[in-house]
Amino acid sequence: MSQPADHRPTTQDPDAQAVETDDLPEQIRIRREKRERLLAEGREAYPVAVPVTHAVAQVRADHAHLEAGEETDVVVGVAARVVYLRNTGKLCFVTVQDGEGNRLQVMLSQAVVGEESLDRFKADVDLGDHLFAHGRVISSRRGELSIFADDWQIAAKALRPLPVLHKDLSEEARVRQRYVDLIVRPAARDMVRLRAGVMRSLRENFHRRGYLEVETPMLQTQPGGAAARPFTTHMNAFDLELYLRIAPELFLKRAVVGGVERVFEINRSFRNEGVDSTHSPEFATLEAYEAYGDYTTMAELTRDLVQTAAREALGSTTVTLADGTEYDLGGEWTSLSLYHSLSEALGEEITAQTSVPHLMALVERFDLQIDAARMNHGKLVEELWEHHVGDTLVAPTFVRDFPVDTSPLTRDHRTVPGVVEKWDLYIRGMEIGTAYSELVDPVIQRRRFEAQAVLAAAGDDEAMRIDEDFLTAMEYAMPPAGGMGMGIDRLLMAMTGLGIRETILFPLVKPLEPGR
RNA sequence: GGGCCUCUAGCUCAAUCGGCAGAGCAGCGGACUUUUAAUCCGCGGGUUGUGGGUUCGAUCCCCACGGGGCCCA
Repeated sequence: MSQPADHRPTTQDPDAQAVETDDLPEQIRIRREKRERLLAEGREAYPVAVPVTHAVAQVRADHAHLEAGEETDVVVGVAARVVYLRNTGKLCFVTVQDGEGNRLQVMLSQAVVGEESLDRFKADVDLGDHLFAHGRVISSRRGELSIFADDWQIAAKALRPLPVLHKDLSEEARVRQRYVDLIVRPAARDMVRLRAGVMRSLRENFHRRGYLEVETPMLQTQPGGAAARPFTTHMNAFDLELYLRIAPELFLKRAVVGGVERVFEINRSFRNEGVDSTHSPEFATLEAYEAYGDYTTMAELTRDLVQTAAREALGSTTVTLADGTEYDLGGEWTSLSLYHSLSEALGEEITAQTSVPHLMALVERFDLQIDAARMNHGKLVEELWEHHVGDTLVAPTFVRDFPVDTSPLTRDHRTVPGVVEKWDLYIRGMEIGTAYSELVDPVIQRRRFEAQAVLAAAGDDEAMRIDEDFLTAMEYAMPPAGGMGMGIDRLLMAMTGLGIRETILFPLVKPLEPGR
């Protein structure tokens, strides 16, 4: 890939000899030769501009009423990608498609463009090329809306053949070559637009509520705000080890301390952990903090954000999955207590006071595994809960009131001892989001961090670390606040039933070894 | 981390018991002025993921490695 920029529109392409053609597949070799021929004949394979007058969708919208065989005197210039070619001799039919998947037919008749032009068309234009066509808008005898071309030009020559349009790409090819996936698979195009629609809806909703959007550091000297393993990197200028953030929480709270009382951020975080159909190493999250709110305030906010996004981006709060199953994101959402629902599922009372040995026995009875370094009351309870209750929650459900020792940034429950004011939102058995009545007492916060440090010393590599600057900020007094975090990719999964890699335009994929 | 499945032409997939590696679309050449994945005739296109092993002979059996998927924890 070392060809210099090509700005020689005529005669021989001097790079022609430099291009290695021996090992190339036949179809790529032939297309490269077509490009060379175009240039040699004084035409352009990649013109800087073509005189487009109308979008495909606009032509369709303006002429939806045409009857079969009806012709107009409306002359348009349109450019789009060739997806089908049909050649009946002295008349060619071309189906072109724009980026949204809108299609339009172009007809090229020898009687109009002449024999030489039509021969050139047949020789030069391939599936996948971008084609510019100029001519009148008509309807074919079979009623297909068409441009009856009086002139045409290649707008960009494709050097690689398009995959078959009637079969989906393999799952691997989809993520490795999303650009191709987007050309051939409507569901891939839909996801890009759905994701953009959800992002826009969320931002507009926050703006209506008087929230400010901020961007907090992704490169951090100390990762915090979640229990997760970070990516590490190195900064040359300061010769400093840095971490990619695992959550924006501790910086957003600093912003609240400084008076940004309604604040949100939608951006990426990174976790150096396993990859599967619900976990990606980089993922988009939404976090929001509201001074003088609490976890109930955030529940109302979250429900409205999700339901409004579904209405605006999906068109409905009812989700229909590929297998036909349906569920509703609309209406009120159920709410249940973590300890009560676990007690019900196990048939015995579990509370924040249930002993670790007793919980251990239960975990072992159900053959669940927990790292020895991470065994405490909260982790055992959460493990049991996820196994017995979490997987079963299809409709949106707030799971309230978590153990204190797994929630070091959350305020104690105002009435229940040993429990904090935190909920997790579950949809389709998957954790979508979480919210707290935020812990704002800097003295308690320091003790919580110190308890985490003990876990870290015992080998828990997900334990939080003491963040002195954050504690200093808290000592200037953070107002009581509700805070919420939501996984955007997870939300899209819940809205479509697809895996996380389908919701991310360009998910990380392992590189292929050379030779494949 | 463990188990199972998978990798074959540009794309999507076949190949019986270990015996000359095929199809559709795409490509190339030809015919055709209303097609809709056009049709018809003809022709090319492969280091079967990589590296070993067994065998007279390996897409097929065995081992290792790599990519992808599913399940379990």
